Amino acid sequence: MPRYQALRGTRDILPGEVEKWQRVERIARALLDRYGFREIRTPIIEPTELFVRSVGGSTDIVRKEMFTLVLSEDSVSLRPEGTAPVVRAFVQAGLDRVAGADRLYYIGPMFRYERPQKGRQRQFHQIGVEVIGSDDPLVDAETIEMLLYLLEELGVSETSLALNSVGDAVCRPGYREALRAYLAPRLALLCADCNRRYEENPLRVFDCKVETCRGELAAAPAMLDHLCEDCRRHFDSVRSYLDRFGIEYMIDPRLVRGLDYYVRTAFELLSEQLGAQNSLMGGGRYDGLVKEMGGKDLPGFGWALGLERLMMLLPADRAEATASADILIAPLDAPARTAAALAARTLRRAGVRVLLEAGERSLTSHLRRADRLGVPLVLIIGEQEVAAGGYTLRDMRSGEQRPVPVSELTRLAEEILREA
RNA sequence: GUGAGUGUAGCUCAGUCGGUAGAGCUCCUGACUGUGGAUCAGGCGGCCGUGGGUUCGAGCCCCACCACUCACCCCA
Repeated sequence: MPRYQALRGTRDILPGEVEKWQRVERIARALLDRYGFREIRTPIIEPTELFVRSVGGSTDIVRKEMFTLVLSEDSVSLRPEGTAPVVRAFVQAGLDRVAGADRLYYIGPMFRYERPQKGRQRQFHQIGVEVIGSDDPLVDAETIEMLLYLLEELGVSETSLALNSVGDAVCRPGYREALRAYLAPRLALLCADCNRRYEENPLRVFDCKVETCRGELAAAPAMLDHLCEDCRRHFDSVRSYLDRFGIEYMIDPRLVRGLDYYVRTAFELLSEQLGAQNSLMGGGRYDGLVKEMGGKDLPGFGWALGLERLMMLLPADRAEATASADILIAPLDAPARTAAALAARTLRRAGVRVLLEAGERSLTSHLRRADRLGVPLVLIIGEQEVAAGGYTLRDMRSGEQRPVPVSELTRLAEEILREA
């Protein structure tokens, strides 16, 4: 075992895998751009209070999953999610007065102190989007449509969309009491966790996986039956748009997201292939959060996609053995090195990807390396070439060789770039 | 925090009845001193997770700890 290793729940993304991440990010950025989203980068560390106020003091995330650091007076935490920091930045910079800054996206690491398992790490990555300033149900639908389009572009299938409305400040309190009233006489039959939930956050009982609890909850009142008029209309409208987009979804009256700021629309994308953590991403509406963060009373909508989980769903790496270079330069002895370095410099400045071999190597060894690395061309420089004032170019695919005078390096570069 | 499983070479794994370690793959080198792939040969690479115990002797048996994996809670 190495003396040092990555901390529990963190890991390195090594060459060979990182290309996969780059591809996902490239596709995502291009697609988000098409929908008018602009990137925002916020610190990964924020005042602890920010998350307590937004995510909610009684949520698991805040209660036991934050990496919190107390330095003298200040308590700061690594961000466990991305929405609160973005809203904070939005308010701080007054982005509501900046044209085109109401649709934002971020890509980056999040941190939660949990026991790692399949699909769960302490440092994980998310792509998230936020639309701030509109409560139009079309925003909900359009943003969900964008998400599904993104997954389509990435080649992810076999996911299912779960949709719910969790009400708002008008109707949820009433529903909460109705649920409590239903649960109260049944507490003795429910598990210890559900008893705790009854006290802290009754809606969470729907997360319980204990059979007896599920049985008791079968006839429990549903939020959907307690929506106020505005929430009902909003939800119906979102559904109507999704239907028109031809998007399939299932209504899950038990869907409750793990953050307190959600109102009205809440949704998740599930996959069977993720192990016990079957949620690929989650999102919803958060009208009221901007005001809570000290800004104007602006509504908001957003989602966040777990990148590690996404990677698990990506089609098998078609081991695209992308050659690491267009040409390998092979000096055969010490005197040839300078000529080799100069050739490398010229080609690189012309835009060619060049591997310049250092150290003593036989020609056999150079060619073997080019072959192993999948580099299609080798520029040989030995005694003969130095004497002739040029190079020998070998095409590894055909085995053909031809002399290349120093003066024709630039033309060679053009030739290589044309092929690539 | 709780439970179960697993720790031997960079990777995947053998290792018999307890006798101080092996294979395949990868990497490097060589096979008429300037020509790759196939083949062959060789080389690099191990505190057998760590520390104790039993034993003449421990990769193997016992104990503790650590790490990893999966699961619970909950979530991305």
